[in-house]
Amino acid sequence: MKGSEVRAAFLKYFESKGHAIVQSSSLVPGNDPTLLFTNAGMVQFKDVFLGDDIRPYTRATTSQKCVRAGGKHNDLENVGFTARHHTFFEMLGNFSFGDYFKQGAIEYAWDFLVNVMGLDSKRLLVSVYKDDDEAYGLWKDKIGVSPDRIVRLGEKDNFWSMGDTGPCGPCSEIIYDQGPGVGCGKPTCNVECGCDRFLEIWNLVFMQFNRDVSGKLTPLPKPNIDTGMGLERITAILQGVQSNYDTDLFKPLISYIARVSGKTYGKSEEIDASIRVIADHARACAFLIGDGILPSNEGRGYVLRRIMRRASRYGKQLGMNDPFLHDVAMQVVKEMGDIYPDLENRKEFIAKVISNEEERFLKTLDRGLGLLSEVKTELKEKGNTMIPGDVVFMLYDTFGFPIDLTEGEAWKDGFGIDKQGFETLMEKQRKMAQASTSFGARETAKGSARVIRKKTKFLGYKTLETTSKILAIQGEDQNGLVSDLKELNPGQTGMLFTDSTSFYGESGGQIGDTGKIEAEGLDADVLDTTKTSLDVVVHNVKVNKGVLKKGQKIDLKVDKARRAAIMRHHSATHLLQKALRDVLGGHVHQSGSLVTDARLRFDFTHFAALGVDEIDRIEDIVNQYVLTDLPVTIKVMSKEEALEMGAMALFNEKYGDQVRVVSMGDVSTELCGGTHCKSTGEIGLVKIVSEGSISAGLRRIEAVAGIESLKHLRLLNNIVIQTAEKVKASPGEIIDRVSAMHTRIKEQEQKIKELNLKIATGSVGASDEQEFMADGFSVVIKKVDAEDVGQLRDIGDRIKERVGKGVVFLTSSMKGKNTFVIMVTKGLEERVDAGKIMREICNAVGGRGGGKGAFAQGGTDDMSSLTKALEIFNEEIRRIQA
RNA sequence: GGGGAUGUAGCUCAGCGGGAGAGCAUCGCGUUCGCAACGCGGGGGCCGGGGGUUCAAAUCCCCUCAUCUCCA
Repeated sequence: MKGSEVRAAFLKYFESKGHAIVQSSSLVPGNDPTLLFTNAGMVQFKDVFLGDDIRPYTRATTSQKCVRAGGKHNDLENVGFTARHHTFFEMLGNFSFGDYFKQGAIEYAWDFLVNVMGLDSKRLLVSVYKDDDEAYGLWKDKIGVSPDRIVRLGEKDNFWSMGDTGPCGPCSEIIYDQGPGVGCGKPTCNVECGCDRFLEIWNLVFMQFNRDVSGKLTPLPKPNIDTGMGLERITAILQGVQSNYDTDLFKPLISYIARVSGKTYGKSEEIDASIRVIADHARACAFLIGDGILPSNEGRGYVLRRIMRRASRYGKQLGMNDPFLHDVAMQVVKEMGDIYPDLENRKEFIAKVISNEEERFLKTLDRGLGLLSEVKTELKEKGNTMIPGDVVFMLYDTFGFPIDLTEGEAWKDGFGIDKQGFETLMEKQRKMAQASTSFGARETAKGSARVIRKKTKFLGYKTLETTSKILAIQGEDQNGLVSDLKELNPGQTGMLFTDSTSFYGESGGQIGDTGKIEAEGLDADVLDTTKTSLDVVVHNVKVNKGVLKKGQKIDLKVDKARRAAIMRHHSATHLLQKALRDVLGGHVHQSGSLVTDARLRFDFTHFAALGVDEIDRIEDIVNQYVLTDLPVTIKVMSKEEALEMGAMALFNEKYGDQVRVVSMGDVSTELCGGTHCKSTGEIGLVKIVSEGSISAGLRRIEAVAGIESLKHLRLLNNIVIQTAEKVKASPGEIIDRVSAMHTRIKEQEQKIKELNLKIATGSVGASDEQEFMADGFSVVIKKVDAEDVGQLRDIGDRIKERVGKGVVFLTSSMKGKNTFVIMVTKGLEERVDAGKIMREICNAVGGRGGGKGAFAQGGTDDMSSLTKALEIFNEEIRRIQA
C-alpha cells in the first residue's frame, strides 16, 4: 500500500465514523506564540480543548504536516542516521471534543489497524498508564488483547499534558513488534527497550483532567480524545521495510539525490546517511517555505536556516559543491504538490529562497576556510598538530562553521582537533544562556480578571453608532492587579465590555477604533479598541465626566473621520497587493500589514529592491483601480467556497469555518475581517511613500491614501518651494542649481585650503617665524592661526618641503588651548625624536602630548605657556647639537 | 532572551591611538588600425549612527542600529 493510500484510507475511515475531515493547518501555529512549529495534529485544536473555541463538529480527523527540529526528543543531529527521526513528517489523527472517549478511541484504532490495514493482531502490543485500569480493562475485555501483551507504564511514557497546567490525562500506545530479528536482540529486550524492535505506532491521549497551578487534578466535565500516528512509520510497517526512508514516501527523493550526486544508495552507510539527511531536510525546507517561513537569524527562520545548512553540508560530503537543494525541493513539490497545493502554487518562490540561501552558506564556508587555514599555518610554524578547542569553538560559534567540517579540513593537513575543549566551551555557553533566561522571563504572572467569553456583537461594518449595555468593567485595583470593577470614576481608565459595539477591535493588521461613550451625565473617551481570540471586543476607556457603571445603557460613537481614513488605507492595501503581483509577479505574498488612519504598511516576499519605474507602475495601477470606482462587495461564506473563488488566504490568520470575502470588482478577492470603503473611488489618491528591505527576501512598502496623500504631497511641495527660495531658483531649476553649488563649494574649499597654506607658510606672517641652521639641518619655529591639527600638519609639510632637512615647531591657539606640533623630515628621526621633545615640553608647561619620531603633537589649557614651550624646544635643539 | 563577530571608496577588504589606503570597477590621457592587455593621471569617504576618554579616535570605552553566527 502506498503512503498516499494510507493517508487517504485513514481519513476515509474516520469520515465514515462521523468525523469531519479538517485540512492540515499551517506549520506556523496561528494560536500559540510559545510554539515554534506545529508539531502534532492537536495543535490546531488547542483552543477547542481549552474551551476557548467552538467548532461545528465534535469529531474531526486530519493528516497534519508537522515539523520537529531541536528540542529534547528530536535532536537535529540524529536525523538521517536513524530509521525514523525526521524534521518534517505527517501526523494522522482523530479527535473527539467531548464526544466519544476511551472506548471509542480504542475500538476505532484497533479496528483500523487490524481490519482496514490488515495488520497481524498477534504482532500488536499495547501500553497503558499504570493507574489507568479503565483503559486496561477495555483492551482486555472489549478488544480481547491478552494480558501478557498489555504493559503498564509510568508518567514519563504514558501520561500526557499540554504544559504545566491545563488539560492532561493518561494515554495508551499501540506498539508493533517487528520480531526478535530486528533491534538489539538481547534477551532482556522489551517494550521499554530503546532499540528498534518495538515500534510505538499510535498514541491515544485520553484528556480527562485539568491540572491547576498547585498540581491538583480535577476531572474535566467533558473529556476529549487526541490521537496521533506518524504516517511515515505506519507506512514503513505496512510496506514491510525497516526504515521510513525505504518507503515510497522517500524512495523517489532518495533515488533522485543518488542520481544527481552520482552515488549509489545502499552501498556505504556514510553515503546513505548523507542522502537521507538531504531527503528529509528538502521536505522540511519545501514545506516551511511554502508556509511562509524565510531563513533568518532568529526564531523559526533560524531553525529553517539550520536545516538548510545541514543539508548543504551533507551535500558537500557527497561531492556536490554547487547549490543543489533547491532542485531536491522541487522534487518534493513534484511528489506532494497534489496533496498540498500550497507547495505547487509557490514552487518558484521556494526554489528561489533555497538557492539564495545556499549561496549565502557557501560564502560563510569560504570565510571559515580562510580563517582555518590561517590558524593552520600558524600552528605549523610552532610545530603543533592539534587545533585548540577555543579555535574550533570560535569557528563554530562566531562564523557558524560546523565542527565536522573543521575536523575534516584539519584532518586533510594532518591536524587533529581538541573536541574536549570544544565541548567544555559549548557547555559553558549553554549554562550562560539558561541562566539568563530563567532570571528574566518570570515576572509576568500578574493577576488577571476572569476571562470574558461572550462574543461581542460587532455592528461596526454597517453603523458607527450603537446603544448597548455594559456587561463588565475591568481595571487595575488598589493592588495594581487587574480585576472586575463595578464602576469607573472620572479620571479613571479601564476595559469596557459590552453586549454589542460599533468599535472595531484591533485585528488583521487594522488598528482599533477610537471615539466617545455617552449617556445621561456621562462622557468618556475610547482610547483604543482590541479584540481577544474569542472575538470579545475590549474598549479601553477613560472617563471624563460622570460614572461608568456595570449594567448601564450607553451610546457608543466611533470617531467617524478617523474610521473613514482607516477604511481608505485598508481598501488601498488590497489594491496595492494586486498591483504588486501585477508588476512584480505571482511570487509576491503578504507577510504582514498594518493599517492605520495615517498610513498603511505592507510587507511582502520579493527578492530585489524596487526600481523607481516599478514603483511608478504600481502607483499607476492602484490609482487606475481607484479611478474606475470598482464596487466593494463583502460576502460571508464557507472557507472552501472562498478558496474556490480564488480568494487569497494569509499565512498566520486563524479562520473559522465561515469567512468574510472582500472583493473589489474583479481585480481583488481576499479573506479579510477588516472594514472597507463602499467602492474604490472613496479611497482617493494612493501614494507610495517608502520602499525598503526588512530582511532577506522581504520588502516593506508604506503608502498613504485619501486626505493623507494630500497632506504628504503638500509637505513635499512646501519643501520644494522653500528650497527653491533658499537657493534662489525656480522649482524646476533646483537640481541644476544645487549641483552647480556643490561643485562650486568643492572648488572653493580646495582654494581656501591652498590659500590658508600660502598665508601660513608665506611671507605674511614672517614676523612670527624664526628659521636658523643647527648642525646641518634647519629649525623652523612658527606661530600660526590654524583651525585644527590637520591644518597644522599641512603647514608643517610645506615647510618641510621647503627646508629639505630639518625640524618644524608649530604653535597655534585654538579652541581655548595652545596646541604644539613638531615635525621632523625623513631621515632625521634618528637624531631628532619629535615625540621625546614634545614630552619634555609638555612636562614643563603642564600639558599632555606625545608622538613618534617624525611627528608629535601636544597641547595645554595654559594660554601663557608659549614662551616656556619655546624655551624648552630651543634647549632640546641645543642639546641635540652638542 | 543571552553571548561572539562584522559594518572603512560603487564592490572585495587592509589599517586598529599620531597624515584614510590597496585591488577591482569608473573617468581622462597615452600605447594600438581596433580590441583585450598595459602605462600614467583623476574623481569618488560623516571609517554605520550617537555619546564619552584623550593633546590627538576609523582605531580605546559606553549606548544604538544593521548584518552574520552560536546557545536557549
